Amino acid sequence: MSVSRHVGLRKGQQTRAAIVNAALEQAARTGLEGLTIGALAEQMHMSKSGVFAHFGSREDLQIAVLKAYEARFIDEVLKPSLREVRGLPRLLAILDHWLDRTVIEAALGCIWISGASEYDDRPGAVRDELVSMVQGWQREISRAIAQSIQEGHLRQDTDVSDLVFGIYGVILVLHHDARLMKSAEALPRAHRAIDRLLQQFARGPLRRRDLPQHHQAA
Amino acid sequence: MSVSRHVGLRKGQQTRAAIVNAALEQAARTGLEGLTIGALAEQMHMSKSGVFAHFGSREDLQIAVLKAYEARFIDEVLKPSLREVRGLPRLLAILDHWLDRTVIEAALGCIWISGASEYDDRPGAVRDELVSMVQGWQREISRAIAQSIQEGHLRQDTDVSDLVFGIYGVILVLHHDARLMKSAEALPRAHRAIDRLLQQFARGPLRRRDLPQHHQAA
DNA sequence: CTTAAAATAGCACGAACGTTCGTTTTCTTG
DNA sequence: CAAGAAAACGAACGTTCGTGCTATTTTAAG
Repeated sequence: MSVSRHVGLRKGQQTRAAIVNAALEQAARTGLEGLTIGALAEQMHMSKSGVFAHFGSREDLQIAVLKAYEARFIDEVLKPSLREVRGLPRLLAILDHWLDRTVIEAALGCIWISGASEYDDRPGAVRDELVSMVQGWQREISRAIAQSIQEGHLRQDTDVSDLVFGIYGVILVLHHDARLMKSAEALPRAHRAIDRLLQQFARGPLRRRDLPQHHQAA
Repeated sequence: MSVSRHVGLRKGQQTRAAIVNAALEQAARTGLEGLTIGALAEQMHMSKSGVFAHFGSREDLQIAVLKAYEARFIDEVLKPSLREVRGLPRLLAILDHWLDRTVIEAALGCIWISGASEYDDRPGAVRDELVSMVQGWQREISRAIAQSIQEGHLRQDTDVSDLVFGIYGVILVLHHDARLMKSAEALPRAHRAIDRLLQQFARGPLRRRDLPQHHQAA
C-alpha cells in the first residue's frame, strides 16, 4: 500500500458524479419518477448496465439525485446568506436567493416541488428522503425567523410555523405560475408577496439599515 | 330513426362515465401521467381493449378526466357560493369551499396541482387543456375579487392578480403540507393565512355582516 | 510490465405499457 | 322475435422499463 494518495476521485467516482449531474438535469425536466436509466445512458454515451452498476437500483439513483440537489441548494441559497448578520437581514437574504433560484428553475423545475406531488402518497425510501429534506429546510427557515424575533426585528408573538407556511406558499405559487402558466410577472409578484407577508410580522420597516434595536443581548 | 328518445344515457355512455369516474380516482392518487389503462380495466372488471375503445387514445382519456374534474370542481366550489351576495361574502364562500375541498383531497390529491408539475414542460393537448382550465378558474376568482372591490369591500387600489397569486399560494402550500408532510395543522394555518391576506386588502373587518357600504351603485 | 481489481459493455429476461384487430357478446329497436 | 348496431373481449404487437448475468475492457498498484 503506497503512501501516495490521489486527492481527486478515482475513475468510477467521477463517472458516478457525472451521471448524477446528468440525472439532476433530467429529473428537473421530467420529475424523479420520469427519470429513466435508458435515457440517462444515452445522454452519457454509456450502456444501460454501465450506468446501472453505479447504483444498486433505480431507487438508489433517485436518492443520490435528491442528495445532490440538496447539496447544491444549500450551497446556493443558505451558505451565501450566512454572511449577513443574524435576524431579518439574513432571513431576507435567504428569501432573495431562494426566489432567484426558483426563477432560474423556471426553465428547469425544482425536484422537491415536483417530488411533493409524485410521492405524496407513494411510500418508500425516496419519499422518506424527500420529506426529511423538506423538513430540514423548513427547520432552517424557522431558525432564521426565530433569530429575527430574538433580535427584535419581528414581533414577539410571531407564529414561526405560520410564517414558514406563508413563505413556502409564495415559493410554490411562484414556481407554479412561472412554469405552468409561463407568467413573466410571477417573480415581481412573489417579491411583493414576500414583502407584504414579512411586513405583517415586522416591528419596523423592511430592507432598511436602521432596524429596531434588539430588546435583549441574550 | 325513431322520434322516441331515451332520456337516460345509452349503455356505452354510462360505462364511459363509470370509467371516467374510476379514472378520476386513480389519477388523484397517481397523477394523470400515472393513469394506466390496464389498472383501470382491472378495477372496472373489464378488458383493456374494452376500456380503451371508449376513448380513442390515452390522451383523450386524460382529457376526459380533466373535464370531469373541472365539472365537479365547479359544482362543489363555485356553484354553492353563487348563493352568497356579490362581493366579499361570495369570495369568502368560494375560498371556504375551496379550502374544504382541498383538505378532502388531502386523502386524494388535486390533479390540477399534480398536473402542474407533470406537464409544466411537457407540451401537448393535455397540458393545453390543463392550462386553460387553471386560467379559467383564476379568472373566476378574479371576477369575485373585482366585484368585492366594486362593492367597496376591498380597497380600490387592490391589485387583483396579486391577490389571486396570494390565494393560490395558500392553496398550494395547504395541499403540500397536508399531503406530503402529513401536517394536521395545515388547514387552520391556511385559514389564518387567507384571513391575514384578505385583511391587507380589506376596507373593513372580514366575516362581519356589517360590511362597509359600497361607494357607488354602478 | 504484469496483474488483480474496478469499470463498462453486451445480452437476455419478464413485466407493463398503449394500441390494433378480428371475433363474440350484449344491447336496442323496428 | 329477429336483424342490425353497439359494446366488450382476447390475443397479439412493438416498445420501454428495471434488473440480472457474464464477458470484456480499462484502470491502478506492485
